[in-house]
Amino acid sequence: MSDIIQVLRRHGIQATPQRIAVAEYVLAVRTHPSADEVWEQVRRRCPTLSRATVYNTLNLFVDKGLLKTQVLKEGTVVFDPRVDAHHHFIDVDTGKIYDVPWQALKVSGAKALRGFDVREYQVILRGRRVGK
Amino acid sequence: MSDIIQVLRRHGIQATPQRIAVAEYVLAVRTHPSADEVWEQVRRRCPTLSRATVYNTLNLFVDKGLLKTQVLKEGTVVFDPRVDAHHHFIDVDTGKIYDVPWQALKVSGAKALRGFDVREYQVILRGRRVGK
DNA sequence: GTTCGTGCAAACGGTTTGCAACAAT
DNA sequence: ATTGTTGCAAACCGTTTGCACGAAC
Repeated sequence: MSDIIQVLRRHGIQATPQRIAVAEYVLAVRTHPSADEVWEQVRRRCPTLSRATVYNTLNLFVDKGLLKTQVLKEGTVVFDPRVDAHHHFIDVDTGKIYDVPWQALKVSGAKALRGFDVREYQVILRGRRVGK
Repeated sequence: MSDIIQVLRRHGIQATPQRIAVAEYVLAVRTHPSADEVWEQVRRRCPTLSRATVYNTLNLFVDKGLLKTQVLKEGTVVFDPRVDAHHHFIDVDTGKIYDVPWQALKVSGAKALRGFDVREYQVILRGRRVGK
């Protein structure tokens, strides 16, 4: 609980009840929620929470490096608590997004691209979840 | 000119002046325009063209396999006349999107991912254009 | 008492939709 | 006559913003 406060402070974010509630949710979740999904969920614990505060808070967290935004869905941005490099798999039926560990894939050729100074990259895979 | 009409027909699309104008633009362009950008450009030749028709037309083209949508920018979908597999490089300064040929990169490991039936994938690279 | 955070509502930008006029077949 | 296409305006949805209230230093 006060772990969260430490994390916020460490990122230069003043802790408030709303920010703590948002952080508790968004830092632990393994889905890749949109801002509205975060609002829907956190509101259940913190019913006074406004949409604007959620958007402001999430943007603040991104600015401070606590979260990253990912452009993986049409029409909305999703937030990802994993700020280190990794890939994403998108289920074409459900739209669900899954993390794929960085070491699971190897990309070669990026350094050899002429005219492009590649700073970062990720693989986006689409298909169907199978098995469990 | 009437090449375009043939292409449309071959994809099961009834040719109209508006659709021809949109197709002429969007099939030849090497940027990755949003619907509004298509409207801006095509309108100069065809000033009666409405926004709604552009959106309807582009969506029709996607349904019929003439174009693909790509989710590469926040807040908007872009249209890509190259419907075969390739990668994308995004300039972090300008936001410009560049095609990266499929053979320029090699991704290994996708088949070995357990629990994921990968149907397609692409690499999204970010960085800076250098040289020209 | 000034700074900062919150909540509301309005504004905004990209996209879709309902509908009436209008071709085309 | 029917079917399909266009254009306009309104609706929609995710997001941002202006502003007044309130809490914290």
